[in-house]
Amino acid sequence: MQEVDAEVFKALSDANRLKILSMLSSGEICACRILEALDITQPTLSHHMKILSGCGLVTVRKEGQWSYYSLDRARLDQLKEFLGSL
Amino acid sequence: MQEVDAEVFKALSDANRLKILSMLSSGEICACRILEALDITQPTLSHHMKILSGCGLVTVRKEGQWSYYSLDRARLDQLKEFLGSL
DNA sequence: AACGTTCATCGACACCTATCTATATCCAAT
DNA sequence: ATTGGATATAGATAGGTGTCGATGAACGTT
Repeated sequence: MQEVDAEVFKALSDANRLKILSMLSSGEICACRILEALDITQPTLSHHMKILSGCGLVTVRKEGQWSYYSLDRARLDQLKEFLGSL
Repeated sequence: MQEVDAEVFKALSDANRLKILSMLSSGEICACRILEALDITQPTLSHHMKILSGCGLVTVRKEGQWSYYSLDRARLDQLKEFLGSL
């Protein structure tokens, strides 16, 4: 229960990942666009996206050689609900 | 900006600290009560409380030899606002 | 088939974290 | 003053995390 929420909060506990989520809040974005904006290397971005999608905060859509990421609003609502319960 | 939020989310990214916050949601509690409920040692609890108060999520009220902790709702609202902006 | 681009994985490294035991500090009561 | 209980601090340790460079895999174009 709290372990699950803790995992999602851990995903949110990095400034770069928060920036990524902030970008995704405007809608679906290609990974390459995120990479341009973030001053990290491509493997590091890949690592962050794995964490974000691993806890269900974002979803991936593969199209050819590109990966398009988008927010999972339902997962976000779960978090808001948890905070609201405090 | 995102660095500040990241720090608070990091504070939330531990199951024991989430349990503590959950207990505090019912109102002010003495540290010794939290200790009874958590299956960790007293120094570890002290460590967690330092993190939670360090990022402004909880406040302390010292009374004699006891420490009473309570939630800072304003800080929580800040977080909800951030999640809402996504 | 060969090349270039996008993304993922591997291995390494410095740093951080949760936890413990041991000890110190502070306060109240004897 | 001394004892006892509550909390904080110090030091140690095992495991986790963000980052990188190097490399691999998949895809489209020439």
